[in-house]
Amino acid sequence: MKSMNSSQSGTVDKAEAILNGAMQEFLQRGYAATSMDKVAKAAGVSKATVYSHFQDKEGLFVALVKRLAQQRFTEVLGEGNFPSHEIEPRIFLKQFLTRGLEKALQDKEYHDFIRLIIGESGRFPELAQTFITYGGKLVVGVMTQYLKSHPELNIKDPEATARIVMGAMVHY
Amino acid sequence: MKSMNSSQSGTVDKAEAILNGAMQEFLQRGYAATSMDKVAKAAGVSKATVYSHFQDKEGLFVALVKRLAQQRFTEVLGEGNFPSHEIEPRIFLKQFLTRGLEKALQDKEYHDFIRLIIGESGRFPELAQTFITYGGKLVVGVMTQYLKSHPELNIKDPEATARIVMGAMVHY
DNA sequence: TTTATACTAAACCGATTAGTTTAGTTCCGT
DNA sequence: ACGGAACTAAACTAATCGGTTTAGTATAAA
Repeated sequence: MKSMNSSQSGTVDKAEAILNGAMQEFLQRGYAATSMDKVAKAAGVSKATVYSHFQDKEGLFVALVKRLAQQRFTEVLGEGNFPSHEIEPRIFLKQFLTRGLEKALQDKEYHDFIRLIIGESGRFPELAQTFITYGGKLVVGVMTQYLKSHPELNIKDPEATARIVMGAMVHY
Repeated sequence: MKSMNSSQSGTVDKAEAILNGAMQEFLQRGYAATSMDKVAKAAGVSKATVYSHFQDKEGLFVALVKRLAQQRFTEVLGEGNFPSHEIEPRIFLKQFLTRGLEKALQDKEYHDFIRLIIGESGRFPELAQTFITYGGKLVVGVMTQYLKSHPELNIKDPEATARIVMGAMVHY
């Protein structure tokens, strides 16, 4: 009845459910204030099952953040998800920035995710590190490529320009 | 022997000591992961004394963050702490940005403070709010004023320019 | 000397925590 | 029909939590 899964009943679904429940709780309360009992309840799963899928609280947290980061980036930067290089600069910029700002301003889950990553970056430095280098490089890269492919804009240092634009957005 | 205090032995010093101990612990571990026993120990004070000076954990935390924010801002923006309006733009900008970046990059305690504020901004929104509006307005204001007082730079929207420069710095 | 204030160490409270264990159930392929 | 894997609810452990209380000490003004 649950359909389309390789293994038995729902071993993959359970792991998914746990991650979803953990997401809800961690994003709302932060790492230290989230209890494993609440995660289990939010996932609709017994606590023992949580510990059969993830070694401990830290392991669950790391797995969750990595999955979230990946989701976010493929969501924002999936193919065709940003404007084509062929369109006019004025329109490209407007679309690029509008989409980014919409994400940043309206998506509460994204807010909570950023807050979580920054807040726990002291205790989980490698998570923040990969998030920044991975995500930052991608966005700056897309914009740098666009600026380079439009020499008529007469921009001397495309990467620096891309970083300045991105910085203004992030700060806003 | 402890000198120059209005009241008896050390009632003010104790409150100071508690705030300092709390600063150490909260900045290192975050709000939820910091225990009041550790705060007391770090302050070299009994737990009962902590609770005689601050109503509860939340009250201590709010008092601490407010004190820290005030310290930081007067430290950075105290009179004569930023370059004069009279000096040449190239030098003004360089000094202004260099000082800001030095703070942001080298001062670990400042790092931890920002991290704490962002991380707990979900549970203590008014703290983050005052921090942003208060601090952001000040810095943008200083720079906007400078740009306005130098019409030879031919900057059409000084505040927007100030925000862009500041954004690039913060993001960096 | 008395009295009030600030403090201390330590015990205590009820609640909650991460993580384990136990005993039993459901469902699968064989 | 059988064995095994995934799962469940619930009890359990040892530790920690925020906060209070208790009993007692040091100080300084009266």
